[in-house]
Amino acid sequence: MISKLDSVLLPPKKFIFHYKNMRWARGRHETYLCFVVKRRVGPDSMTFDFGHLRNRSGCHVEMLFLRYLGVLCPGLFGGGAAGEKRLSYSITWFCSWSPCSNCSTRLAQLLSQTPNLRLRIFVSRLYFCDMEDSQEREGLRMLNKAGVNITVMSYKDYFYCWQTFVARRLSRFKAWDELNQNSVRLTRKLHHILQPSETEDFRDAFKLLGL
DNA sequence: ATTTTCAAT
Repeated sequence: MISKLDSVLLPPKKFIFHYKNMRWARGRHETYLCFVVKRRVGPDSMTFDFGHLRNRSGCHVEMLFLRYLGVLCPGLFGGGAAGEKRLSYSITWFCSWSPCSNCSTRLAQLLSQTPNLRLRIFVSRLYFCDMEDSQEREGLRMLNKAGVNITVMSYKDYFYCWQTFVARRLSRFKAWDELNQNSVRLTRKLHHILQPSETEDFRDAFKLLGL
């Protein structure tokens, strides 16, 4: 089964290299996605599967994940029989880069058509989000509006990933220099991206005031 | 001060 094949644990060095949230992440020409799938039954949810994926040439890792969605979440789209009740799932994933605009669009579309699926995304770094008017920023806003909780990874998230997805043996997660500063900086940046309307409001207010 | 980015060679 695909999900089992790919649930092999990540080598520690690979995890650190790709998830390091440094300002200039030179040479990270790959993206990793660590995921946990939970089945929701009433108020309870149970871990159903977990693992990680890496992008393949020509296929961003998010789209690769969508290919496996049906396998990872049996019954998500119903069992085939008409009127059969669809099962509910919650997916949390931790991505080394935030999604590009195309992936965000596709994900938002899927989620709007699949109300029995919840998605929570943690990202280590923001992908092409420097320009105020970048498509990637717009994509993140779309995802947010589609109900996806997007969060910049902090120490506790790296710690959790290390415990869950990494072949760590007995070694404890060791934070790199400036992990916290970078996380705080990126969190602020993400907040700014997701709340542009406030800036617009300010602009309108300034305009009204003749400033 | 400046540096990167799900590559392209």
